[in-house]
Amino acid sequence: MSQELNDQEIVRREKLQKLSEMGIDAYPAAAFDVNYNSQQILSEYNDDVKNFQDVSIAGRIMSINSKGKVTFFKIQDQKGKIQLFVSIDNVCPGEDKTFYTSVVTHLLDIGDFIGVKGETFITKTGEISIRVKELTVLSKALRPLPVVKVKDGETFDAFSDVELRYRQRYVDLVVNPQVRETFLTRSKMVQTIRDFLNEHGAIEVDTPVLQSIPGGAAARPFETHHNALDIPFYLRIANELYLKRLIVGGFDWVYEFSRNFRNEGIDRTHNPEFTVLEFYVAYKDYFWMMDYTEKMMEKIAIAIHGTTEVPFGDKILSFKAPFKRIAIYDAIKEYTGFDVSEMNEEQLLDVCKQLHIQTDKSMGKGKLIDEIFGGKCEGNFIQPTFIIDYPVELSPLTKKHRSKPGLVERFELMINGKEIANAYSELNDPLDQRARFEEQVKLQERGDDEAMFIDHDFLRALEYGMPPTSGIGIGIDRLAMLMTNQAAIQEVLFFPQMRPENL
RNA sequence: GAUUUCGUAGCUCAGCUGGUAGAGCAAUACACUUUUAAUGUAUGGGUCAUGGGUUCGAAUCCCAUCGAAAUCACCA
Repeated sequence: MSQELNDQEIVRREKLQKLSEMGIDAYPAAAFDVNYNSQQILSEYNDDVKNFQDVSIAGRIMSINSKGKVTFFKIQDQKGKIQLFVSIDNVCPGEDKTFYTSVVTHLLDIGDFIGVKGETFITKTGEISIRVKELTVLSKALRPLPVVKVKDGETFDAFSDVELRYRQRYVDLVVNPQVRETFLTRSKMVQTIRDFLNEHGAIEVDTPVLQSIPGGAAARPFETHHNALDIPFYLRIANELYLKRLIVGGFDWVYEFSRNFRNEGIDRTHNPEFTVLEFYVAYKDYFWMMDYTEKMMEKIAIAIHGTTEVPFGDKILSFKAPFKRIAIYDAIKEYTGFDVSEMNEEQLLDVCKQLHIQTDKSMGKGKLIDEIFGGKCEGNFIQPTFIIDYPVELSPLTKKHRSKPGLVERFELMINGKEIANAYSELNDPLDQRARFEEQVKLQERGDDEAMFIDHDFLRALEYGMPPTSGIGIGIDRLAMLMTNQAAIQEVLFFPQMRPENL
């Protein structure tokens, strides 16, 4: 960071110096006791009763409007903004008026934190305000805050540069209330999910982020190195295999909000680290999981929007259960006209060619079907839809379908044309699992750099016996985007990953 | 990783076909004891992302680099 200060930064440092010369500590250590927040006062003040006559409140100065011997401040606390009325005689009742003429009118800036004590009243123009009797400087801001003004719902001089907003999220949160709202909604969503799971007896657990064998998903991992052990570690791409080990260990229902890391491109729907809720329930199958998932989704929508109908862009997404269910082969048939259910690799390659889907040598049968679905079908499922019964080649951790040969008991939940969740009846046959891993090794040898590694300890766990289990992974960031009507994942992550800034 | 667009004062933006920069807000000073995008008067503030090049002269044209966004590719 350049050490050169601009005029406003210099002025603020000078003000800090003046405060100090007056014996005022701009960064006092003592606690400032607050008895109400802005929202309580604004919603509960009654001018007939004259309540809130002994208010102590603190916040950040968002605007200053000096009228001479009277100055209006708007301060912002966690709940909103409230106006302060500071008059020279109220704040300096004696002969000495210097506190008002120096501190109040010259040394305070937008961005500073202050605490005040006073009484609530209504100004001539009808705004509930606090008549300040005592004002304490709590923290001096040395950088100017962007000043966003709003009149009649129209915003002026919005702090809107996305690069600045993401890099300096703290500023974004201070001046853009809608950004704060988005993150509060995300938090509420996570809380709703956690409550829902806890109510049903699920146990929240933590599993390793540093793994020597990255498993549970098809993705390129980040690699790191442990110095003392002198071995490579990978940042987890999924926590699936660990949660299943816990099912083996006798926990019947476990969940984890898992921060996953994948070494892939960054765009408006991808961040290198992202959050997936995974949970596994013993003695259940994927039908049960579909029922449970749609109930959970319905609950989230209602908790946030008060209804199952959720606005997203120019669409309305209906989270009213039950959701539509369609087999992947039927979906492909519907949107491409091809029945790929009986096709071999060669025939699938031909279909891809006809549909102008790019292929390469590393792609096996499962991958080709996935490409066709991803390229031609996925985007059509706007309303929440379960795509079910995937080909076995695509799903190395999934139990074979009870009645449909070549398929597995798996579903993906599609919303707004994107995959939001992925779930299955978990494969618990250790011999079958070993064979599936070996298939993955063959794919690796063909050049598929996302094929899974064999996790021998996981196989050992399965050999001790895992009850029939259903598990799911739900993309929390993507779900948050849907619930907050945001088109970019960066808008639902406090600190989205960016190239380092040259400071 | 590819293509396109963008980067001008603390913030939001003007700056047409090249003639060394403007506005609003913010800041500074003064006035004003109920303002509300407060107002009025005056003032200061920018190596125009960075480095090269073309030119008598570059914010403007060309090249490279750095950052961002959109569309692809990869994926959740």
